[in-house]
Amino acid sequence: MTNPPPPRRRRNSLRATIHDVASKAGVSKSLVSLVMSGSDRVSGESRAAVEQAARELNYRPNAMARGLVGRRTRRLGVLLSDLRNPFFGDVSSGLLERSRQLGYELVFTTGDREERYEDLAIDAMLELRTDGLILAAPQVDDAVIERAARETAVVVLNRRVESDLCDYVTDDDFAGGRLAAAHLSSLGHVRIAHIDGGPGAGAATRRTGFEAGIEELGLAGSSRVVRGSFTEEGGFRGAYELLSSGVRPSAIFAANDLAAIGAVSAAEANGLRVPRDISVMGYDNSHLSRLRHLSLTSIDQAAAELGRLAIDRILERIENGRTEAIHNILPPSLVVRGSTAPPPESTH
Amino acid sequence: MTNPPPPRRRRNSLRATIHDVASKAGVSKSLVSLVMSGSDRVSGESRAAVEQAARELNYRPNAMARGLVGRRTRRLGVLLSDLRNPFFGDVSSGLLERSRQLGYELVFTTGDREERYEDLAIDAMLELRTDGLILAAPQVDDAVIERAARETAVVVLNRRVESDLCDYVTDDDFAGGRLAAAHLSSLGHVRIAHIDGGPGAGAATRRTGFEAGIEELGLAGSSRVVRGSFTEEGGFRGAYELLSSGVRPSAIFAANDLAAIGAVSAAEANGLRVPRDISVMGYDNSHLSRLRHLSLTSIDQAAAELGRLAIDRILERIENGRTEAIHNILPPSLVVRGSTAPPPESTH
DNA sequence: TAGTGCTGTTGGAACGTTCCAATTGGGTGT
DNA sequence: ACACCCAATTGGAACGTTCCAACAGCACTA
Repeated sequence: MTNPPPPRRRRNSLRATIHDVASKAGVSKSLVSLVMSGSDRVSGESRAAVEQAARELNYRPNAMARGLVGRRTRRLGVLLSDLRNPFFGDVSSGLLERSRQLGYELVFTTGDREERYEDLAIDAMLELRTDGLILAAPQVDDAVIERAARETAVVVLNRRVESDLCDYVTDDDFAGGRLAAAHLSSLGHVRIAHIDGGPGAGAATRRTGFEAGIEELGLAGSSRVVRGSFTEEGGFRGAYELLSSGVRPSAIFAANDLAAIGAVSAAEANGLRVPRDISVMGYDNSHLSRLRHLSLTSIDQAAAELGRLAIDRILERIENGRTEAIHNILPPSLVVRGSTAPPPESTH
Repeated sequence: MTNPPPPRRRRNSLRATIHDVASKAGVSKSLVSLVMSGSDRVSGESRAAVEQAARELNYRPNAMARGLVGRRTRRLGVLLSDLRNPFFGDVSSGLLERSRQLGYELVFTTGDREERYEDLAIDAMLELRTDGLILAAPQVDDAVIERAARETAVVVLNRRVESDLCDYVTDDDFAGGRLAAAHLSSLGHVRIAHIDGGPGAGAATRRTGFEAGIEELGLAGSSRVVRGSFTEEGGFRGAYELLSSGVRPSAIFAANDLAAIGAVSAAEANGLRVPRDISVMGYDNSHLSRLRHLSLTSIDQAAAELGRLAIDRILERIENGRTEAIHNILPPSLVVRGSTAPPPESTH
């Protein structure tokens, strides 16, 4: 005769579970669950007993267990391409504000500006089963994004994606580029240069918009575009190239604020003062451009609003089951500060 | 006679589970689990069959289920106090680098610079049952941190905490403050001012170090400290106060780089040129200070190294079960750039 | 031939929740 | 006195994994 094996106790940790609370309060675990979820069909005494027991045991619900059985986690994953770029800080504010209003929780990751790490980060979030995924200016291929969009709700921020499985929310980079050209022209500049963002997301559109604006203004002959990047280094190099060439531009539009700062440095290294001798402007209206010492004219792309919209779009997918793609393209606006002025030889 | 109720199918989603893979591959779920975890006691054929089935079904393991049953999630939570401050981008690089080496995954949150949101963010991570929690310059009370440390491994970054339940890793703010005083003095400055970081983490220590250095140098009579904050605004106001007072300092040490930029702005607004008329230095050696246009002398606190150490400390707790508190205090170093120079009346 | 050990595989319990169907018990209406 | 209802409560199944003990073959050995 074999006696039954003793009940196996594995108890993952010393942390109190819903069962512990239940037995301490003298009720069933189901009732504890009801109290925890704030149900209104629980008697006052039961509620009080459960709450006290939970407090005494330091009970903390296990999100994994909850997420396993429930259909929703009310948690969204956010991939930020770069924790160093203040622009994403502004975007995150919008994301956080809106998600708090709507009772969702956000977890952030980053691929640290490297494509393979972004790929891994996306996988990790998919395994975590967040209700949706927000990708802020991701570097990965469209195919990777589309694969993710097949598994969960996906909204891409600050980049256009050729896929009808996900939404994107971005500013109108074309209009922004055009706006920059118009601003510099309106100050009287004729020789206007653009240092582009190279392979960065949105850079091509920004450049195309600039070129279109220049064309409309009839300045195509006197303007030019050089290659740069979304970094200070890119702006510095681009400006250096421009300033050491035969005909100097009197105004430079850089791909973003960081690059604009690089361009300012290059100008000063060439003995030029901004904006007296040369005008420089950036893009993003990040807090960098607002720093008084820099006071950079810039194009504002309403970072926080982009973030808020991204949350709205993803919740439509999650809660209302929308599946057709929506593309939100916000109009950018010009913010004039101290780094742009009429050209020195202006006859204003 | 009651017939048994039909088996209830709830199936949370249309996503393939380990069971689906198992039946498709014609093996048991246990074997699939073994293959997925890379066990070496699986035959080649079984492995191939499982891998193919998984691929065809687009199988992705559910991290919640895994985390529920397993003892470890190999996931760490990180609370960043501010997504806008580039310093935390540098810290994160160190965290990411080291955690990748050691096979841990990081999830970030932020309280968006507000104490109550930080509190909520900490709760959320605790519910997520990450193996540990890294708090980067948190604003919450020591008591909140200690409460968290009672539930999981906690390491605090860039702030000292009076608790023997958690570690902290920070730079030596006292030494940093002293270093700043010494640098400015060595250039010949006598009237040296400090704009402090107000209530910010580490600000008090930094100020005390500065004061001690000034004392040792015998400059206590000619130097002073004014109140500021870790923001550009704080630096601007502090510098304004200093510059509109009777005896102007010839050198200013601001609480961090952001505040230093504010101070530079204020100086320029007063018609002073940096560093010709007045020297200004910051703290953090963030990428802001490296921008050529600013070229700010700063105190480097090895942000990435702080991050790496934080990971090491927390893994000692998690994997080796260490419980006594360890405090890592890194020596800061001076980085001289273009914003500091001998005072105008110097006889050098 | 029977025992031993090894390799590969398996079913089932457990993790901590939520959700559902079922149950209890005290009114209420007739 | 009965059926009926409603509010409060409960046990158990399910979620998708991991882990453990057990087992089926097979090759050796004695």
